[in-house]
Amino acid sequence: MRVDQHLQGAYTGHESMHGARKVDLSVTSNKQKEIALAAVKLFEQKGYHATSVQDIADEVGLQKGSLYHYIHSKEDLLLQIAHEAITQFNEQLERILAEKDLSAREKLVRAIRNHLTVSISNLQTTTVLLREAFSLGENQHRVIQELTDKYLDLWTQILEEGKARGEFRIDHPKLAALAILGACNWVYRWYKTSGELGAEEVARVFSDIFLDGVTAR
Amino acid sequence: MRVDQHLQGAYTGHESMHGARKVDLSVTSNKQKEIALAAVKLFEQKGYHATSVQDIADEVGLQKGSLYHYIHSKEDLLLQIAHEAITQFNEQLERILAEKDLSAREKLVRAIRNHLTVSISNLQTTTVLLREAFSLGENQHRVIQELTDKYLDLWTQILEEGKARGEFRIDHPKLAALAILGACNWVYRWYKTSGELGAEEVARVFSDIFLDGVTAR
Amino acid sequence: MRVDQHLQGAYTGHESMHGARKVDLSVTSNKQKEIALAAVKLFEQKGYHATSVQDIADEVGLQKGSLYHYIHSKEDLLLQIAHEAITQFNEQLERILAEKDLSAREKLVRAIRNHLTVSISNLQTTTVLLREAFSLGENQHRVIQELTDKYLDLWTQILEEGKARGEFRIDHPKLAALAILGACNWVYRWYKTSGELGAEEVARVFSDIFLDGVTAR
Amino acid sequence: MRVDQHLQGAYTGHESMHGARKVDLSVTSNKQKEIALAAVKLFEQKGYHATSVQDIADEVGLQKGSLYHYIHSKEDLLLQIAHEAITQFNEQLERILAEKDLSAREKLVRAIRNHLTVSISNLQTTTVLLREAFSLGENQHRVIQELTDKYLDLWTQILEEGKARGEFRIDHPKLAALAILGACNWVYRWYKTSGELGAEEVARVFSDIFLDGVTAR
DNA sequence: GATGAATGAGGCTTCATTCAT
DNA sequence: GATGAATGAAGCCTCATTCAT
Repeated sequence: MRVDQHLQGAYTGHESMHGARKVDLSVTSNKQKEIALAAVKLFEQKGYHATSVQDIADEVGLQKGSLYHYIHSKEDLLLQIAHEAITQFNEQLERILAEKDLSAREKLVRAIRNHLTVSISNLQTTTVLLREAFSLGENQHRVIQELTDKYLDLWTQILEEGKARGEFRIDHPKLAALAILGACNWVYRWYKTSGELGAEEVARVFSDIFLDGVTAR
Repeated sequence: MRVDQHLQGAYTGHESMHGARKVDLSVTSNKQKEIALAAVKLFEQKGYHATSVQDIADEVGLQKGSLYHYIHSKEDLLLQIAHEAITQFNEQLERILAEKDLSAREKLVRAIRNHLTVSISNLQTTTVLLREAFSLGENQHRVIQELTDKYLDLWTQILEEGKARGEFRIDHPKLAALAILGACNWVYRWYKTSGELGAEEVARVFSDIFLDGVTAR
Repeated sequence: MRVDQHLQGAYTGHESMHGARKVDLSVTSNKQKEIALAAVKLFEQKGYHATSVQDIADEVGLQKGSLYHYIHSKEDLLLQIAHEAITQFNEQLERILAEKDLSAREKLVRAIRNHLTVSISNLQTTTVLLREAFSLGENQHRVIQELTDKYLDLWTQILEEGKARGEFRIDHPKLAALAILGACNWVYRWYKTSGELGAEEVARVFSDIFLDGVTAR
Repeated sequence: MRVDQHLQGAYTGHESMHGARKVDLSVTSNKQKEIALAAVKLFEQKGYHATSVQDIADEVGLQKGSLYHYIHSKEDLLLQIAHEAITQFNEQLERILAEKDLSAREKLVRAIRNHLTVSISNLQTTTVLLREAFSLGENQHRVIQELTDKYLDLWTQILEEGKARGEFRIDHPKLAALAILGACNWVYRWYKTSGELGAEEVARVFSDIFLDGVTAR
């Protein structure tokens, strides 16, 4: 799904912005990627609002005006970044959900591991998604919100499945999903890449807690 | 603790800014409270950056210039709000930790319940604290960060205590604290006041999950 | 009638832009008048597009940003100017039409004289109205267009009246109105204030031509 | 007459711009014509300033950069259009003036008919000439202005001739010319192609008015 | 002839803050 | 205490034009 299907008249950023006669192959030019990366870096470091278009231009070694060959607007840039990030989360989780012969428990473990792995290996992007998407205008924000809601739904499905199969003993699957997802999403707030903790380790600890709780037996 | 003890030369906002003859009694005038409330409301609704000083002035029925009789700067206003919010969390949790004759398990339950109660009954303020504090300049942000770090420490203490007493079976008390606190902090992202779920209910579900996990036995 | 009644959310420029709690007395502050005059002068000399907000600010000795205490936007400034201009034309012509005991012939003569007098004594404003209004955005332009259409209607009424009374021998009152009004509107294109020709003289010549034609008898 | 005879060093647009080996035969390539047509259409619809070079490129299916193989500058394009338009008016009127054995009255009738016919059948071009030429820079504008002045002279000659021959009873031939030409030039402001009124009809009505006036006898 | 990347100047507007009244 | 005029810096974006490929 392309971002602009949700938007009125926004450029896609996936096709050449000038002429727009080329077929959309979701080809993102190198320069576009470079710009997106620069933006991610800066948005993560300084925040969306504190990052000026000039900053981004400087980072990629272009004139401010030249940036606009590749982006539609600063806001659109943020949208692209957030969209790609949440999409990756969604796609991966869908893949896990689609697997047959997997217990709900196992799905949950994998969901946690997957989320943390993706989250931590793309920490900057995840940070931008979770911290800056709110800076989007209403319409653009809605796009991300919907995808984010869907992500929650997928988690909820796992918990409902576990409940239905008798694997999980929970009253509110959705609330449980919110607890787990909340804990996972919070990671961008404290995880430092430099740290000694790997995503795998965090995932193991989180899984243990969410599956069996903290209580000694 | 006063905010400005962490800052170099910032006005406090707690003492009369003009004349400075009054003793600092942390007296906040009605107007100041009114302004802070307006700011909380607007910061929560539109975000800190999207809220102009004019917006705040309009909300309290003052002219932009008149606001500056009561606040030092827009940023300071945000700092006050965030500071007060995190301080409340800290104070309450300290009170819980200080209670004698309470099992770690019970302390954890209370900590969760307390956090969710405060969080949900001051949803706007909590949102501003958790979502907008990042917009503070470096120095001001550090103030909040330190208090926030301290809050995490308090949670960690509970978990360490539980581990030491053999109540909790955990390898990484801090990581456990981060999981639990993350889940709790995430609440501002999805909780709707209008909803049918009370803070108590959420607290119960969360406690169950964190204490005993999701697995059926 | 106030301009903004036709517009969605445009500031009026007639009331204080800040606070907007004052009653609208169509009070235009001196500064606002000064700015409007400067804009008229510059728009007439260089054209709307070639005039920058900076130019206007320079002309009134204000900083660019300070202008925005008095105007809503550059376009709004143009709208105000054009609106006031066409309104004056309309009001005067309505007054002429309303007079009893006046032959159509006499009304036409007065309409011509009035138009030329107003036009020539406010040559800059008239020029802006007739030459630059097209630079307005669609919505704003429509406002002016409607008033302009109304002005044509008033002229047409005179000619229809003359026809009905047997004073005028014309098949297409509206076409006649367009001819006469066109000739009168064209004046801003060639009239030079410095010239020796007074508005009265031009009016006399025009009246003669339109009433009796050019043919010798 | 070539446009650039009036300009210092401007490219003509009539000769091949690259290589300049070709003789100037006022050869306008198909592409150039296509571009000019696109420009006329857009300038008429949106105005010169609101039309970007990109718009024109889009209209002809070229890249922005490629346009510059055919035009010297956006402004030059406008100049060409306006120049061609006013030249046509001039040439036709000169032809009428040159006819022997024609009364002044008949010349005037033909001048009016000719102007309206040309004007209405090239309504877009005429609109651009009369509405947008002012957007030209000083030097370029002067070129058009001179041709325009000349056009007025031609009209004036008709009226002077009529006066000299006793056909017309007018004091100010030039003023009369301005009245008549003004009315005729105004046509682009109200004429709608879709309308039921043909140029011939308008011409008849206008001629009647200017020759015999509006008064019933 | 065509492309499209790149330029760089300039445009309009917003806004937190100050200060004289 | 209150006002509102003024500031000035900064921000995002547009666009005509050039030029290497």
